[in-house]
Amino acid sequence: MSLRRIAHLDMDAFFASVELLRYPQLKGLAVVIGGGRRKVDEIVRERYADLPLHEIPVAAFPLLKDYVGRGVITTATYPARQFGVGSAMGMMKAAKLCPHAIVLPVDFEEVRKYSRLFKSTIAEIAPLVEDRGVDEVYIDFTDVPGGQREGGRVLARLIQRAIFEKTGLTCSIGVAPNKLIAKMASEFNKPNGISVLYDADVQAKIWPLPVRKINGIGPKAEIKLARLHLHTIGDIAGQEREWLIDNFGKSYGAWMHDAAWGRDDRPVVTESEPVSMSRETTFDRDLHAVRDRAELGGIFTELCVQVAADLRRKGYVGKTIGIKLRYDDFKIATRDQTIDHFTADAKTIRQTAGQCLKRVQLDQRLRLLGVRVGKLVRADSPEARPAPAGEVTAAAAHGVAEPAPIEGTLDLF
DNA sequence: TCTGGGGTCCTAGGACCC
DNA sequence: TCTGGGGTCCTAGGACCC
Repeated sequence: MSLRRIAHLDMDAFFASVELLRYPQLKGLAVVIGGGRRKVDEIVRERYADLPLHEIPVAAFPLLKDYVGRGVITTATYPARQFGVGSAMGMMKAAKLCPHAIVLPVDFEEVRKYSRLFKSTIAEIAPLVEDRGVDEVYIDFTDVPGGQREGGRVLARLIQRAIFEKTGLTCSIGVAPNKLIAKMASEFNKPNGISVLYDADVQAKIWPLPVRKINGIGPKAEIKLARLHLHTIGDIAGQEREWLIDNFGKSYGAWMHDAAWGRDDRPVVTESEPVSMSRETTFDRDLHAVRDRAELGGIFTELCVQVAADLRRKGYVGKTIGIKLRYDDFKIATRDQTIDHFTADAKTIRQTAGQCLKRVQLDQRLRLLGVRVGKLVRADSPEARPAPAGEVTAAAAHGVAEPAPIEGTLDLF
């Protein structure tokens, strides 16, 4: 009988490591990836057009202290992390902590290229791979030949080596009885490490960890747990299930109890269909609906065109169209409307999203605007056929009044 | 000079159907 | 006249993840 063995594989400082392949002269230095859309390094590359990329002098690269604009860090190299700089940190805050770090923009094309490459390398060795974003996957080792040897360590080592040979990139792997523990285990030996855990290790290796290490406990839950004097995973495990349910709700409370005890039977899912696609953008400066009407209108249309192009390229149509606003105080408003047929048409999206815009307050400065299309189906599926003429709208079919514009809004578009 | 962009899932109320 | 329960869809917001 085979033991369930699930691996979580996490590429080490992925976005930064991909850049270091191009600029190996930056190895060992504090480098952060992130920030604005300006291709900072293109300027550098132009200036040294006569040199191969790996010979561009280190001193030529832009520094974090000279960075202007909005944005967050996507990835920091390990030397940069020593200064306290990390993912999702604002660029300005990072510049204070580590002013002399080199800053490079994200090159999504390059990142996606290496993402495909490392994932296909894994799939050749172990076919059951679940995508968890560009730089992470779960792998079911259970029935892979050799997947049980040393609890999965042998196979993990094989995969690590194959990825390094194909890409020059390192990763960290945790192998455990389930996804939940594997995810935590992959952090134990970073970078380029392997960690193998069994059910019996939960008490010694998992319980001492802070609650936040559980994938699914975020900042809000952490605060609430702290107020209840629960700080470690073991603290949660020590509570009665019913008590957790009373405090966190039937579903979340029960899940939390299971998670703290290392129980998780979610399968590794190799295929999934997208639920929604969206495009959003944070402006260089906060915009006002009246004063910046033209600029806002242009951005809005562009977002609709981009979402429509994404849908077509990937072969999907959707019927719920929505907008997202972030105000200058970071408050978020969303509105959406379900139409009577599936679409990937930019004009339809733009028109429906425009209706949504009429239903939000626009007297406050905006920081971000987004457009989303949900309720997706494949463009070639039977449901995707256009609705016959004269078909009632979904809203009308359900007797819901078409949402009316509210007082005090501007008919912007 | 805080705080990007692309997602998923859950909750909760109202409307409506059977 | 009074009174149901289960189920689905729509919408808005929020937590969380990479």
